[in-house]
Amino acid sequence: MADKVLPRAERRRRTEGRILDAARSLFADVGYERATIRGIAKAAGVDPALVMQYFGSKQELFQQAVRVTLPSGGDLDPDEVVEHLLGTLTVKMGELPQSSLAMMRSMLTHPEAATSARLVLGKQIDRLAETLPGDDARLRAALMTLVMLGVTVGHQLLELDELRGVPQEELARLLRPGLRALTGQEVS
Amino acid sequence: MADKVLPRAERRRRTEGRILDAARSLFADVGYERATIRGIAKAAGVDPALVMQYFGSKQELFQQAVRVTLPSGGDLDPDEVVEHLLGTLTVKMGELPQSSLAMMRSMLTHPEAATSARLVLGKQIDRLAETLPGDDARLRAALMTLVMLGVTVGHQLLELDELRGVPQEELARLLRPGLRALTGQEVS
DNA sequence: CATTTCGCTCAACGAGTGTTGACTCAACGA
DNA sequence: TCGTTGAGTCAACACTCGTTGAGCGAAATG
Repeated sequence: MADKVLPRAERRRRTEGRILDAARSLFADVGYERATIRGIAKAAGVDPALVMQYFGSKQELFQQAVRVTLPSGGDLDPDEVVEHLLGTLTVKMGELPQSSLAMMRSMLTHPEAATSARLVLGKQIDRLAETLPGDDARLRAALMTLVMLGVTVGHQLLELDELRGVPQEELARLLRPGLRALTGQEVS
Repeated sequence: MADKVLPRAERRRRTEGRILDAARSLFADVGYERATIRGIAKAAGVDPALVMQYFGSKQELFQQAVRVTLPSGGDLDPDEVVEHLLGTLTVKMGELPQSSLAMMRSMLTHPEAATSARLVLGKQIDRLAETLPGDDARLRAALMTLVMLGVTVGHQLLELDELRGVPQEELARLLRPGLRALTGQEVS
């Protein structure tokens, strides 16, 4: 088979990556509590002790697994910001950020995940609020963020039948008016 | 003290109620996995074994604790339905349905809570869809439900700073246009 | 009063968890 | 070639969890 004799550094990098991938996958599927070190190790084809040796504790493994780098998304006007938000629905559907799913899956039951979620959502809200007019911009930005959160939770985590297989454009079309209303601009 | 000598039936009813209250409170606060039988028993001032004896298993205790009776809410027109939805924000803020919070807290990580949540949300969606026009009424009803879910999660469970202490009327005012847009009626 | 019922506690079991230390053996550097 | 490093394994510890069965003592019943 393709079991080349890899140099030590490379070998370590790869197994560490396999463990992180397995961790993300399990954390995203069943949440922090139900995802066991043993399960993650088995999914990565590795001994449970190795996971501890590499990451120190389940807690730190989780932190590394959900470490998220939210894109910068420069200065936009409110309408562009809405489109940017709606665009994330596509990304989320593409399964790309499994680390985000892992964080969201655990944010209601795992304190550290909750802290992490508040931080990420807070940054998102900050970014939105910057571009919105009015003195309640932060509140409206928070509501926009929570609207997207609710739809994502229902779609990706609860997997409601009503949203199964609905194309992203249709979701965007239906949600756009509500989000625009929250931008607080005059209707043109 | 007020330790009257109560008849056996009454005594049983009360301790069973205390256990259920403690269970709801703990399930709502920390979710299914982190809420332990021992913890619930201690909060109810009772031996852990008694909890098992009364409810059979942790699973059944959870089911009884989150058994929810969603109000009927007769036939309304779309605008009234939106107001009814927005009105639930007040109820939720009043801490009334701790059983709902318990269910929501665990719905992402506990399979049975997820099933229960899908059922409750499904019924909510059905009720909404009945009053909405158009052939994608169910999809729009689902989105309305998820908007409310997102706001409630952010407000009650994640306790985002941005929503702390915001009066219900303001939330309703900001969310109303978006929900009305999802009713699919012509703008009057 | 005698007997049964039953609310309730006590002590323990067995399974699963995160975590640890000693160990194996192949890759590395001199 | 030889000693050292480090990736990876094995077996076990300490703990917590849900769950159980035996038992106590007061209320119910006759």
